[in-house]
Amino acid sequence: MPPSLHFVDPPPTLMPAPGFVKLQPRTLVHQVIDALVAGASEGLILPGDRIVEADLALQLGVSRVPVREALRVLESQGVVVNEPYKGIRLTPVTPERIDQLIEVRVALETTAAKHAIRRGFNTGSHIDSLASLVQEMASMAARNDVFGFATADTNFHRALCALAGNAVLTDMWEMLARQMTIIFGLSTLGKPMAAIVDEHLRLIEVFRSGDAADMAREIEDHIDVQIHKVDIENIIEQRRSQTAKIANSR
Amino acid sequence: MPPSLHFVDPPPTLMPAPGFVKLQPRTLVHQVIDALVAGASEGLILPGDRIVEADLALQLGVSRVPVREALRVLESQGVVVNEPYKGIRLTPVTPERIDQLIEVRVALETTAAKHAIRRGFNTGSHIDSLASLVQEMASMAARNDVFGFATADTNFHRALCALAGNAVLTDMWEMLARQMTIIFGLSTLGKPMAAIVDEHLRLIEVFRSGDAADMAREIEDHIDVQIHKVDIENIIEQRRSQTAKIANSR
DNA sequence: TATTTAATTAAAGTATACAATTTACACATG
DNA sequence: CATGTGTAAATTGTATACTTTAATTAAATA
Repeated sequence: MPPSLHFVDPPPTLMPAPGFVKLQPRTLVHQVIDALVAGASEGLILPGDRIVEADLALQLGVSRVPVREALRVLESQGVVVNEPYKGIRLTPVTPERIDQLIEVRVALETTAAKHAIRRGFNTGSHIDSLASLVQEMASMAARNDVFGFATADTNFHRALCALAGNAVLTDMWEMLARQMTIIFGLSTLGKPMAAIVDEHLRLIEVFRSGDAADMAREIEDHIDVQIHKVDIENIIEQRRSQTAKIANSR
Repeated sequence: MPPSLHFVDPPPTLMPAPGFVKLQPRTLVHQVIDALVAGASEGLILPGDRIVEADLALQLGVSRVPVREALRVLESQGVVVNEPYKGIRLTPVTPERIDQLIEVRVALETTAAKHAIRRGFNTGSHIDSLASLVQEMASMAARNDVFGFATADTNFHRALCALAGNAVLTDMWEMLARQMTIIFGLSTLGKPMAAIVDEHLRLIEVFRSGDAADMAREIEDHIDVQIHKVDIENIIEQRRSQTAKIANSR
């Protein structure tokens, strides 16, 4: 069957919660959001591609309303761009934009680390949980699971941010993470996974040492290196010609 | 007449554009957003207050759809909080949250300033335009216009951010600014306006000098001082009892 | 009386229907 | 042939109607 957009976790049909988790009603809007970023990171929709509400609604089997609301949310988060009455398209990804994303993300993570250190959260169990996340990365690397690796990497940095205990910061970080997930999904990694694992281990060490300035430098180098060198536009162009079959081009 | 929510700029009726400005269709969603944050910063809606879609739609004279979409955007920006099927309320403002907002905003502005300096934008006309914005603040202070002063202050910092030329950063800054506008609108200033003007002048000087580290310190002190001391919860409580007439309480 | 269960109400979530705007293309006009 | 103008199609923006969920109140049972 041809690849198409789909709901990621639970299909539209309800299902009883197993066990005793949070159990917060997941509205269609959220599901649409997830489906869209998932589809985007799978390259099903490419940066710059037009997104037609009605089509998307049809593909997902819902009405236009939740789709619209999802798109509005994604717009305010920078994932898509909208011109009134003209249409919505996946935000074009340029090297400049990647630089900008990285710059802000570094700023946020640095601030987070600094604050975490100030709270004394760079010790004991906190370090351990970070280390275990790196372990997860390593095991993904071992089985050569690129997607799993990327996910683990994201989880590591998310955990680092969480240590700051700043909800505003983490929310903003999530926005950036979403956009970078899309980019990561398209690009191949610029470095071998083993090297990235090592970098993370070093990152933890510096974090434990508690020198905020060092930490800032380390984060900057670390994130910077990962995708900076990738010629994203080339990749997108390739992908576009590959999947030119369905091609809802511009 | 009793105060109520209203569209800020043009009423729902269209009107021909004077001159030859942008002429970008302002959809109802944006108008609703503006009306809401305006109303919130005027204290018409207080942090923690419930917001009922239908009521709001009625007050603004539009249908529920644009209101919903506006609320979704504001939710994703942290201005309101939503629990599915339960309702939306203006995000409660606690001292902790203010601290968090400040922390992130400082991080962003510091990064912006650093980058602006790296671009060599801390000279000549750029400095001049910043200075003129401080001038604007001074004139507002002279006529004791608190709201105008706050607006001018926001414009100054917005301009500073813009010098970095990082769209991602400015977008995020705008989110924070919106939330802080609401808080500023409720609280009285912690310092006399003249003193704040002086601080901005000093800020410009440090910026011109081009020392990024100094700049970071300066920004931190500057923003920190402004509202840190204000007992926001007290103020909200006062306001609430004042306007307990209409009181759509929790 | 206290507690549980059913029924009512209010409000959010969703779907459908209609209006406004843009774009593309054909056609006329110089 | 170039240029402008008008009409039709597609798509977004908005309004109305319906469904589902949550909360409140009333009734019933112990």
